[in-house]
Amino acid sequence: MATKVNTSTYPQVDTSPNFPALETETLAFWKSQGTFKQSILAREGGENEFVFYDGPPFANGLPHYGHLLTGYVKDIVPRYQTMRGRRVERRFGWDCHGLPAELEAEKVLGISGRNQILEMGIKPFNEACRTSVMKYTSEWEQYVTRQARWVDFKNDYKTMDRPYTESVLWAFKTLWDKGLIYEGFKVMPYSWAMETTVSNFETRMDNAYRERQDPAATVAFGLVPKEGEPEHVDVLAWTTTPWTLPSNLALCVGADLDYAVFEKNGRWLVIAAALAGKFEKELDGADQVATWQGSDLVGRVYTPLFPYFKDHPGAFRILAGDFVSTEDGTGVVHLAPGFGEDDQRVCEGEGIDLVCPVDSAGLFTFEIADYKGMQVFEANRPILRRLREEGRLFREESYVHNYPHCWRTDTPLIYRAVSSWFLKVTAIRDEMVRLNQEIHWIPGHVRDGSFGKWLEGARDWPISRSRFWGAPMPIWRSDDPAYPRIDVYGSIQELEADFGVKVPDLHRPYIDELTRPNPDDPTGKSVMRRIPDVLDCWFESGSMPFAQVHYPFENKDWFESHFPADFVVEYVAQTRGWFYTAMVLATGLFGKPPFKNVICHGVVVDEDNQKLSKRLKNYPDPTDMFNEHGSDAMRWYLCSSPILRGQDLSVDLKGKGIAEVVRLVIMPVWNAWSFFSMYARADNLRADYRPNPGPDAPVLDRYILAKVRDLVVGVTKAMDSYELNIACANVRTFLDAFNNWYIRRSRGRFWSAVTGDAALDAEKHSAYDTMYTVLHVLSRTVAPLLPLVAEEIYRGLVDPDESVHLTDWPDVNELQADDALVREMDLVRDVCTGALGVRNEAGLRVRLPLKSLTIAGPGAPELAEIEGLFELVQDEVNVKSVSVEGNVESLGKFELFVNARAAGPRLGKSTKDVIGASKRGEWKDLGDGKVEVGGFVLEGDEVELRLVPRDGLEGKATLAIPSSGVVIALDVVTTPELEREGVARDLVRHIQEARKAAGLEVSDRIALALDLPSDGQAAVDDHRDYIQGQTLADSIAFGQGAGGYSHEASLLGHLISVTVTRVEVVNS
RNA sequence: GGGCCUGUAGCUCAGUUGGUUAGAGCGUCCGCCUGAUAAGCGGGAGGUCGCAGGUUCAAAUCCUGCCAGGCCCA
Repeated sequence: MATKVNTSTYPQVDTSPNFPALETETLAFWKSQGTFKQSILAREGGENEFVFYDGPPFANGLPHYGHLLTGYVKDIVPRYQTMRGRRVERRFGWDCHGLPAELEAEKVLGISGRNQILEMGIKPFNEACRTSVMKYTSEWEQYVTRQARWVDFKNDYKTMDRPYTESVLWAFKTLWDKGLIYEGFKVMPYSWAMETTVSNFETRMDNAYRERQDPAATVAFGLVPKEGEPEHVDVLAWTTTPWTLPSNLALCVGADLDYAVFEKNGRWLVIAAALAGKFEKELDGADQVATWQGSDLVGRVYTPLFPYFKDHPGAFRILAGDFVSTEDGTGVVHLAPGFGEDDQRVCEGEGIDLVCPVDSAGLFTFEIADYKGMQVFEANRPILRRLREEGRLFREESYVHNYPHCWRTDTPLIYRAVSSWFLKVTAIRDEMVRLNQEIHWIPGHVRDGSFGKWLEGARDWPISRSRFWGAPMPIWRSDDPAYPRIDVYGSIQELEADFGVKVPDLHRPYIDELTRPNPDDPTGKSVMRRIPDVLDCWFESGSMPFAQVHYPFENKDWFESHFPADFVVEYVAQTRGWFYTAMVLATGLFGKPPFKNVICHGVVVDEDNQKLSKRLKNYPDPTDMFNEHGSDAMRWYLCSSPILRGQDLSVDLKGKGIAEVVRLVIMPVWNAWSFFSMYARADNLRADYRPNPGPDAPVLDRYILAKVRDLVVGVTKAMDSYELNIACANVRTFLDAFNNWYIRRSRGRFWSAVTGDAALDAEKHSAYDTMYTVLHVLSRTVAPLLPLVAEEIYRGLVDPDESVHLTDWPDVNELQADDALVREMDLVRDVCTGALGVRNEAGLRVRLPLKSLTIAGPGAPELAEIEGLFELVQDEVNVKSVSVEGNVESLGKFELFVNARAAGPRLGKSTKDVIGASKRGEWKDLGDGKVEVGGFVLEGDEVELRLVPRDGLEGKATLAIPSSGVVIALDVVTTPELEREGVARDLVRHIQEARKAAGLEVSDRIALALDLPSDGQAAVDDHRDYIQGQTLADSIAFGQGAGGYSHEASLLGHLISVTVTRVEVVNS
């Protein structure tokens, strides 16, 4: 890598900056430089492109944490891939059509319901929709920009754009030509008040399910008796929708269920055995005469309750259905295939056509002559009265249940067969299941779990909506059934050719104005008219991969060579939404999965795991979080959490988790940079990028460079497998080694003065170069995860005009791997941790030097071979000498540890005994690596000898470090010399404190006066040079000083006073 | 009713070819260190691994059932 010429030193860095303010400065820098655009243009396209699809949000409100989280992931992966050298285009998309837009328009226009829309006219209504869907776009752009997400808003796509819709029409026509579109008559939730079917979206709206009291009737259906049966054999069926009884066409039983047959007054009554107990009163005095299996009932014929459909082909039989339960009712379900999904499915399987004698307003039609024109719920009573009179009503009660309501009109929905257009998903289901195996899902279980299962059970998809604001169904049909004809259009050109006019707008009502004479009608009277429905908006969002580029009318080659996408991310519920519809369309149109890698993240909830709610304000305002802690903190908080693996993440009301990120992640990174900058400025130097300084470099430098290489390897692996939270964890681990070991142990080299001694100065320069190199690599490695902080550091470090996001991902080959050194150094860190623990336990403060530390263990001598390690331990633990001992007998002894995993299978039941014997020390070393224990000879990896400290070592404090296989022994015997040295260090500490309290500059020279007890004075006498050198004291006097700044402290149990007086340096 | 996920320290979570003494961060308490200083280091306390069975020499881990929570489908 080319290094900039060192013409100036580094900027002054605020040690505890206002990160949000820094962030907005960086955002402004990006804007002024066009950095985002540069980052795309700097990479080659074509084969090298990394394709990312931005699932279009529906902007009917401000973005919340879920959107922000998705946005962060949508930013991190492309930034990473860009640094890896790929070209990553990012276009923002807007989902524009559908019911939420219509609702908003109604609100704005002050109207309500279908009739008022038609009264006002579709044209002004759709205009209002068009305006309303763009209402929040500028707010969205502000949020997305503030979260440092790079995405192209200028070149965005909208699902309502004409080219987008044309591609959607192409998709529809292509599926039509493949025979995958059909018109069907299916039972769906239906609002008779709004006269429309109700989509999934609407039935799931809050409060859609509400308590309702309905009459529940147990009705006796009279079977046609067989030989040996009485004249009246009645099967009892239960329903909470008596109004569907006139349309009854069959009964349904569970084939495996048991049905009890009771006799009462010569009449037989059939009911599920498990439920007979609920009819004690009605069955009083009845005797059970038989038990039938459901399968015995299947196929039997019964007399219709009502005459309206008595000649219906195939009807009035008992069928078997797997959905029949014995939870409530009678175990016999009455089937009205026009008014129930299960009913329709079962009847269809038996070749019974449905009947639907209820019109669009929920009124009975002429077919039900007796109740014609009556609203179905109103008809419940008269129907029940009639059944009672005819003796068919076995029991009548009222039933309170949760029932879906039309959220607009508050009226109960009905299930009703309506005409709708379907995409025949069942025909491509197996292919989808197969293609799904090619997709890499995060978390992995989604593939064969919720998504895979959903695909296996996929049903045909109703894609038409009798609404106003959406892509038109491109179907024109003859208005005279005598001359049937259907035309389907897949492009604007085809429309213009057939209708002879320009088609500037594909929306209603303009599209509805396209009519022409039916070419198949010789009389010339019938007209081709568009069916008035619009497409389900999910069909449109699922078309996003090709529709955003106006395929196949434009970008044909690009799309065909860049599909499927490399990566998408949305929240987990999109397995039922966009992931699914994209899958259906990709399979149906192209026989490919729509994407290769997909993250489905979880949901952000509040402290009590409740949904975030604007009304309840149970979450911190994202804008406040941006202003208080910054976007990078929020980014890290969200993306380092298990929410990326589909779990929920609860965010506390005060945003403590986000604040914590600043302290635990961002500050450490920043501290490293500000430390570097502070000393480099003091030394007035610039460092060089030296990723591989060679074997003669100081050991700490080689260690941290090898360590940062390991970091890059780890983060690369995690990012390549889309495990962002693991990448974050890698960074955390590295920061500990960097800040709390490397920098802390290297401080001396930074503050040492330039001596003129070549070796010492080289060490100092090596520290700077290493620090610079690590920060250089680190800022690039965290650039996707902390893009704003990384940018600020990189620009300060390298060049204020250069963006870290335009650099290449760190090259691991450039950095020297040194596994042995990393291992040994990590052992040394363990030793220091252990030794400090031992000191703590022994009550020996660190400032008190101790004589020696011994490290004993089989691997210990290797430590001695690496130069410089012992000095690190001496400094860190404050001991005079460090030694190693390969032979551990002096300090430790071995305990036998049975490797149960290896020996268990061979020893079987004796494993426990053998382990017990080993723990009691009942084992014998047979040599050659063989050991006898508990009557068995173990060898090889079946046993392991573990080092523990020996007891009763005079004057030593010992500790085993199992992870490293060593024992350490600290010499805890102090001497008067050591005590005096410790006191001298204590004094230095107090003097430094006094200097700081006096407000002196670190370079100011002082005169010292110390008021001390006699042993304190002895310490000063012994270590006068050391104290003066450390504290820049020109002189030390005993006693209370006159003038200057006095500072009181406690030393050796006495109150002492330290007086510092600044000494003017006379320039010679 | 069915499917998927989750249940481990006060909190957030690691911990899969089953292996002896279950880990981390945060919080808390104690101690230390400090020319990065509104930082840093060490230690202590804190756990019936949701519950109950089973398999096994051995279960947080595998199996079964149950309980609780979340999501989805009926």
